[in-house]
Amino acid sequence: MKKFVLQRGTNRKGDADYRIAYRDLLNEQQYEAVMHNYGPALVIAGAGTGKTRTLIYRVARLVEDGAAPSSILLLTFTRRAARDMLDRATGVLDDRCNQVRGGTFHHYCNHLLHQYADRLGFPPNFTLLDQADAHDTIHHIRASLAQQLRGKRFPQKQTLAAMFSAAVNKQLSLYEVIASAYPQFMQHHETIEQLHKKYFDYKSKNGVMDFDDLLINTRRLLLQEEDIREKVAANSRFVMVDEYQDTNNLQAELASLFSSFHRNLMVVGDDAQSIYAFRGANFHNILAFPEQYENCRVIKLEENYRSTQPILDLSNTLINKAKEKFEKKLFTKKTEGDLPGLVRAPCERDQSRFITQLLLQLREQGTPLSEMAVLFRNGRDSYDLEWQLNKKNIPFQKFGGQKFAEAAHIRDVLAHLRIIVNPDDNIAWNRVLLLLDGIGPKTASELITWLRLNKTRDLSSSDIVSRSYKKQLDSLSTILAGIARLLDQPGKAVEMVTDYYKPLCEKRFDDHPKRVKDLDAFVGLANGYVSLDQLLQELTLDPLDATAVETEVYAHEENPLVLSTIHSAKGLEWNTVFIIQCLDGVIPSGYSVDDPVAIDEELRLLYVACTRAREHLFVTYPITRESSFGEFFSNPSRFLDNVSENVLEPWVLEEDPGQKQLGS
DNA sequence: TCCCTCCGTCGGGCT
DNA sequence: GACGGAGGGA
Repeated sequence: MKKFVLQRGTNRKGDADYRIAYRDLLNEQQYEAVMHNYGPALVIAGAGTGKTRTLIYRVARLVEDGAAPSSILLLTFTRRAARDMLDRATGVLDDRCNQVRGGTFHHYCNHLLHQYADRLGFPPNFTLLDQADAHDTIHHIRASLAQQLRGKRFPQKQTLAAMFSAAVNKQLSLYEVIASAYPQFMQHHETIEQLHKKYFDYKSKNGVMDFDDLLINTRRLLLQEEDIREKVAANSRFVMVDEYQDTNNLQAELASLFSSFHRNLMVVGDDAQSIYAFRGANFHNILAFPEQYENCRVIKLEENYRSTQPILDLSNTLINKAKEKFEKKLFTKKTEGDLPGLVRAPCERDQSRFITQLLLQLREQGTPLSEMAVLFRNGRDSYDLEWQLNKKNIPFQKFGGQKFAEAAHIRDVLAHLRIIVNPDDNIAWNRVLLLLDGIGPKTASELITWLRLNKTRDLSSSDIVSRSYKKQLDSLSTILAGIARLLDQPGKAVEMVTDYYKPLCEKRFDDHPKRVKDLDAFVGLANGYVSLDQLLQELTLDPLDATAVETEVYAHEENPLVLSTIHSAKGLEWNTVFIIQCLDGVIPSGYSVDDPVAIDEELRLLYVACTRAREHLFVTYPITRESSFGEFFSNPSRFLDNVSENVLEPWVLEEDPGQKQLGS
């Protein structure tokens, strides 16, 4: 095979020749990883061991050694992570680092597919279905089988979508997925497979792809079109994959294809932090990496620079409870520190009150709000706290849970934009038409058929004109024609749609004042994109967190507190961390209690949460919960059983006359 | 044909 | 709390 060398020769520079003093800034293992040049490498990096730092400095070092920034591909778990890393690399070196290509697998695949879609028989303007779009599409197809299904218990659209996705991401046949994870639907497996086929056909016929298609279609493209594979892979001299423990087999295969020309693939991750098995990740993959890649160099980072020893003691204690053992024991030089606290509250309301009080107290003592985070298992676990924070006027930003583009009113607006970019998007048409008075599923479907036959998007000339809704169709057509002229001015296009949509929104929702505010925020946000097409793609691949939008628009003078699902908190850290709703049935989730493998994943999730904290960590739970039946007693997470008081110190909440106060 | 309401069932984490 | 199916009135 042809050998490639760095422009300045095979021997890298001496330490003194670099602008950055790598030797002084990094420990020995980090330095080894940063200086690694060719061939496969695996960096096992425990929580807080400077993994991100290592990646940033490796990017900078490669650039310093003359590698073209655009020949470096950095695959991360979120867009945010890629941006942060490249910004920091720019900070330590210079602007060249900003030209490094970075993003998620989905992002990079989307980019490639838009270039070569024709080779797979897709239009270059194919649109992306986010999860909810995929659900709508499946629902639509499911309805066409309604006759056959009458009176039978058949999986819902989300369940069907989950099955299809599992088949792709775990690389199993649909039959295997149903048999192993959904045995209750085995009687329907033929119908489900039939539906899956229809879904597949719908997507190729209408020029749309869902998230999973981005991955499989890219693999298909690269395997089947040799010239493209060679071109794409030759473009990526250095490929790095962050959070490798959470990539699934399909993504691992893609990483291998992307690096198939130069074979310089470095993957970084921590098997103890694998929390995406539900998306097909398997932490054994990271451990098997050296077997798959001959002459793989393995580097281990074990010194933790983030947390105090007491926080690591708790984290180590927890991860040791895993059925499957991890050969990891984090250590730190920060031996001093408070014990993590275990706070038992009489009810959820009191839990929220406690957190609010303690936050305010810590802020008073000098910890900024943005250096504190509240973490939880499910998006809804923070509702009570959010309510309390609003009452006390404490600014916060929530990650995870509902996204901006998932709200019904935003989806309505997006549907109008989607039909402009891709007029074949029937699901978007359907949504747009159903908003009109007097139009239901039946009429909408007739109108869409008519549009298809006449190859137009102008409904004003439709022959179904005598009906009472003719006037509405005319104004819809006017709006659509207007947007079509604003392809490069997404702000204006969105404004045009929202002006048209506001009256519909007011009729449709009781809580329209809040929603109209969102619509205005959307206009401002859309201004930041160069085209409608780009706006739609970015919003799908990198959905904005609902409260992030508010914060951006009404920028507070104070940086907000962070509320986050544990999944979304991955890779981040704060001075003070609260883990709330630490209850059995929440973490571990009630769905996983029968499966030891799933329980282990829940345990790793708690481990990830604990290791986010630098100095203060509080684990809290209420002893009663409310449900639709009334109040009932709840138990703390089983993971907290038998954890010594020398590791996790119990706190008692005491009621003072008048106000609740913290006891000790 | 559409639109509203009632009721039983199910429910998650993310790109 | 959201969805899906069923039943009624407009």
